[in-house]
Amino acid sequence: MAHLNRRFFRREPVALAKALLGRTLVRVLDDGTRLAGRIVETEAYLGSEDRAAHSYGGRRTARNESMYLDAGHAYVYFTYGMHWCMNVVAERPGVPTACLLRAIEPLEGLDLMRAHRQRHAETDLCSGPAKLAQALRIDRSLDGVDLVTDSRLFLERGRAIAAQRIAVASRIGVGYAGDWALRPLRFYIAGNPHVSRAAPSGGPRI
DNA sequence: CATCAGATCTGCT
DNA sequence: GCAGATCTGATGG
Repeated sequence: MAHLNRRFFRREPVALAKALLGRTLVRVLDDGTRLAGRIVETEAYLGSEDRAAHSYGGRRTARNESMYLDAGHAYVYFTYGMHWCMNVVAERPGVPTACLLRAIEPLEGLDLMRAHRQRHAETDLCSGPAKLAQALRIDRSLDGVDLVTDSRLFLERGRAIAAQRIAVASRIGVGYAGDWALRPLRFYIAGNPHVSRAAPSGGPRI
């Protein structure tokens, strides 16, 4: 199966966040082992104006440098002193917008994911941004890689999710961002058991 | 089920 | 110093 190409990634972050759902995230380890999962949850980060984004106000630091790369590059950052999280850069060079991959549904290499995570339940392997990074062994060594051409980390076509099956909610863990915390910028496949968190309590249950 | 402390790196004050 | 795009195990109802 071929890598998704540059054209796929080169769109504004909300469109990309939705387009990423249903696609296959692939991680190939040094020994050739292939780990893969279907993207089921994403968040869009809108760049300089987005108070929740690492690039808010045009900030450019050693950590977020990858956000300024061309669409289709990986922005992998370290947070809370423990965890790695992976984003897919959107739009074009110099425009620091990206989509956080929040959850995937494990497809290939589950036993190794279980070993990496020290967890057994399938729904606890990749149901969170730091969980999926740990399961797929994604860390600083993959920050800034080009997902269009890299052989260790890339995306495959999978199958797009129809608009009516995409649930929309506010982003997780950005309460500090004022009005931006309430914006509908989290997207997930409705009813999917591998999503990191269900819809806000009171929401419809599938 | 809800809340909470602790793990302890990065960037800003 | 402190808060953060998180997760885990412990504690209480």
